[in-house]
Amino acid sequence: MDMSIGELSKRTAVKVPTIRYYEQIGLLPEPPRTDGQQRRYGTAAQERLNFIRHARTLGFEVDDIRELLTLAAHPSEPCAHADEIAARHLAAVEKRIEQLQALKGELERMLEACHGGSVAECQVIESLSLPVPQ
Amino acid sequence: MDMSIGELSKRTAVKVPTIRYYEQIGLLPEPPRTDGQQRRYGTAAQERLNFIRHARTLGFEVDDIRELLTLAAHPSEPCAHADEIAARHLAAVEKRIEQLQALKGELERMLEACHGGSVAECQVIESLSLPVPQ
DNA sequence: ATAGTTCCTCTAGTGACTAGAGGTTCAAGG
DNA sequence: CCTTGAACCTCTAGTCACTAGAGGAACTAT
Repeated sequence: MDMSIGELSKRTAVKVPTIRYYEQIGLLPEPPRTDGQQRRYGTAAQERLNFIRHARTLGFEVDDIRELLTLAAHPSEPCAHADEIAARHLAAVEKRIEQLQALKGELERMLEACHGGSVAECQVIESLSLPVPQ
Repeated sequence: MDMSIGELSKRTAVKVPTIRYYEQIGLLPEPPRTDGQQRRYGTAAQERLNFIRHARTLGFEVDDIRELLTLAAHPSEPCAHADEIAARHLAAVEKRIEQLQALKGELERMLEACHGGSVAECQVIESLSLPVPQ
């Protein structure tokens, strides 16, 4: 049950300094310590850190995660709020995908037009020299 | 021909502090000044800044841009290097799109399963509680 | 001449970590 | 019990690409 920070790091794939950082910003509670001031964690901390790590992987910001964790701690409340955070995030992700696809198209056009000539005819540099369409 | 930094900012849609920042990190050369130490820009600076802005919009990092600008300054060299920078960037963009699409799927599944119940049954929070698959 | 906008430099802050210095504690083997 | 070496501790500073704010000077229009 009692884990060192290194053990917790291995089990959650969150780096040791990042765990300490999460504690510092209040995402993780301060754990008990040994007599020599080393941190010791239980399974609750492991679960909480998994939650955080998963949410970060999905691109949720730390402030969102803070809110989601608060919600998770009140299981009888309605979940509309958690829903809304996720929906907001989904919209942001969809928008980002669109942007990236437009960008991908532009990069592909740039590369197609560029077949080992000299910089003078290089479409990559040519394209970038145009002002950004607003 | 002589523009103030504010005028340059309007024409390129790059904010004034950002222009000064680009100068500081060496992306833009130091422009001539008035007697009162205010910056004055010509069309060459405007074109260079358009290039930078366009490349940033496409997600190129400042170091890539620095390299592309150096390449652009040597028009008789072969453009294979510019090509390679763009190709590398395209690959990164494609990978990012894939990741985001997987994420989008996960968010949609989360939201589908969550119809205004209480937090106890909330799939959003439920899903996040699982460890991240490696 | 004056008013108001724009400009100047400088420092510090953002988010989410990451790196390093310099020192302490723990667990295992002898 | 003692030693060794890995893992731990705190603290500060750095990353990227800006952004914000303070306090003051210069420019432009009337």
